[in-house]
Amino acid sequence: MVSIKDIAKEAGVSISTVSYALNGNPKVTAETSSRILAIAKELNYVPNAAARNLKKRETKLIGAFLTDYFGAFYGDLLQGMKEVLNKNGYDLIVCSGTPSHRLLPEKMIDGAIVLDSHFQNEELLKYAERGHKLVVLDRELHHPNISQVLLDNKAGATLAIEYLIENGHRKIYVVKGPKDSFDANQRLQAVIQTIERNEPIEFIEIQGSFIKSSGEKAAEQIINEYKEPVAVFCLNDEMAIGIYNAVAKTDLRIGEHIHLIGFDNIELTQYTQPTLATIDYSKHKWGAAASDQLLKLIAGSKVEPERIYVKLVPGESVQMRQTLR
Amino acid sequence: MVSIKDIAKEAGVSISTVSYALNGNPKVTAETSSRILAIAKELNYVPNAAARNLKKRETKLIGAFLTDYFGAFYGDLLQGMKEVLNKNGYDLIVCSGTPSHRLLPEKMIDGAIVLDSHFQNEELLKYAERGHKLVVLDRELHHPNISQVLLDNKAGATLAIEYLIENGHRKIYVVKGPKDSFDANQRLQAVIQTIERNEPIEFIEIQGSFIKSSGEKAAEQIINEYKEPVAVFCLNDEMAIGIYNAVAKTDLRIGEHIHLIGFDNIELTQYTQPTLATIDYSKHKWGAAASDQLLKLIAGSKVEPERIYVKLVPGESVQMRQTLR
DNA sequence: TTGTATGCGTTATCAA
DNA sequence: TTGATAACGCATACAA
Repeated sequence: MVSIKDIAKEAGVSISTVSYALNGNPKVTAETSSRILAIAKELNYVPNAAARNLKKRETKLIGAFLTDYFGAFYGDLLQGMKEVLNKNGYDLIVCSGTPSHRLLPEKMIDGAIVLDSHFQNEELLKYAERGHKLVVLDRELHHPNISQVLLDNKAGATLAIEYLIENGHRKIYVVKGPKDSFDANQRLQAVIQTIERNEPIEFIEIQGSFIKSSGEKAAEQIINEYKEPVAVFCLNDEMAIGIYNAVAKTDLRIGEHIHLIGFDNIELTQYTQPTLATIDYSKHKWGAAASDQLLKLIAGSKVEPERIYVKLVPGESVQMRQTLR
Repeated sequence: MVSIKDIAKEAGVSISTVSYALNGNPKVTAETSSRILAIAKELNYVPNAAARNLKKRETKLIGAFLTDYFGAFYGDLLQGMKEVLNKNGYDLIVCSGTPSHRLLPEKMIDGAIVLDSHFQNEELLKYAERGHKLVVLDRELHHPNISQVLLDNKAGATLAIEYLIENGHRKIYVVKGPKDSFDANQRLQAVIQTIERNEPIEFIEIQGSFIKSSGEKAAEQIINEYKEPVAVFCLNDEMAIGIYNAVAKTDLRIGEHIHLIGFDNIELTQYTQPTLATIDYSKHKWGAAASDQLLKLIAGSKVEPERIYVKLVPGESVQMRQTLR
């Protein structure tokens, strides 16, 4: 592998002169510099990252830690992160799974954006305590080295429930998310509050886990108990898709017997029949904001936790309740 | 940041002893070793990757280079890669975009798996020439440091066309992929061969680009020219989804007037009405095979290029042609 | 303007 | 069994 030493030898100068020339330091003559640059190009010189990282104590790499690689969900989010990072001379690398956590303490990355429920709070706090910079998207964590960009879950859930109520629904199921999910808990809290403000409403909770199959399971219960048109709020779209699948096998119909709303506005919802009502937010902005916060944290500037706003996307899956039938 | 030097001082031994203990070298007493290990744990010691990488000339990191982060397509593929890599002590990092290419020549990763049409052949060959190990999934490239795991595109395209023909179709549109796409070209070649073997067939090519909107555009032409039931082979599923969208706005119906088959079996196809016929293959196996090849390449073993087999998934989108109507 | 020398944190060779 | 020391490739303070 060709190093600055080789270039120095070839150019008949010292390695420091080469280093200066390569880094555009004005101390070296334009003449010498261009000669060195020419030789570097000719020899296909590429600086060794390990050596540079060791010396400069930074890698210009940011890690995004995800629960898994599935879900079209991540496309916009990661794209948003990447654009902001690239614009600032950083590169994004996407990781998943516990083994990859090592990249942070080993200083292979300058900071991390976390959206991974498998990543424990204690572990994150430990890293923050050692000086690593973090932005979390799926929890609230208070530490000078941690910032967060959170969805406005409560606003979203409130919008969803109010939409159902406005459409005349008075019997509402909520299909919940994993018990340890911050987003799920926030959404549920807002649901309960909104329900209470609008009594009397018949309200039934069903445990779910944010995956499609748990939506199918919830649907079974709803179908079994079916007597009259009901409304269902799935705390994410994926479970709502599960409801579609299960209901399609019965005589009941979404938007007629079962009125359904989800959360996330994933791409898939555009293809369901009838279209799914859901809560939307800009995943691209979310990613961009996360990168922004992290960069500020690394630069040592003061950062204020940010919030990503949401809006209701009406859909054919929710219709006005026919009170007389 | 705590280094082996700090541990050495604390333990009253030399740094080399610490290094040996940390790396489980049996030259050091079990007693000293456990004392050192205890101190290391107490000080929260984590080895610095940059230093280790510099010395060992390897990072135990593999990069996957993708065109973008979109498409549920990648979930299984990356999962397959990761499983094999983790099992062998490597970590996977996922990258996208030109700036991230630097990771390879700068030796921040030990090898790369490429599925990115924006990555030029010349660039890849240049890296291979400098000794970097590569596995490509979207092209054929001959170099001792490059291996490939390719889809059996020709078999898939042949299956698709034969399926249409078996169902009585004699007028067939093909919506093509980007001109520089290896997969698209392979598929098209097989299409033409199969058509020729089954003359007479009316065969019309429409340029596409593997994205949904190009499918919509192709649909416009097909709809405009519509006189009698026709068959359409979209060289990937995403464009087929575009066809669904466009046709939904007309009086024509998929599976009746327009018989449609795609390629890739992406998750979305399970949700279309009627279900889309397509060509399936294991993305998980594809990723696993890619990792496998790369690891072998790094280990210096001989590798044989591999092929991922495909199969037909029948769907309601293709029905027997009603000859009399 | 260029060169010399040092150190970043490891690993590994050679002595002790 | 342990320690002193060189080396990995680069950046930079200081000397010339």
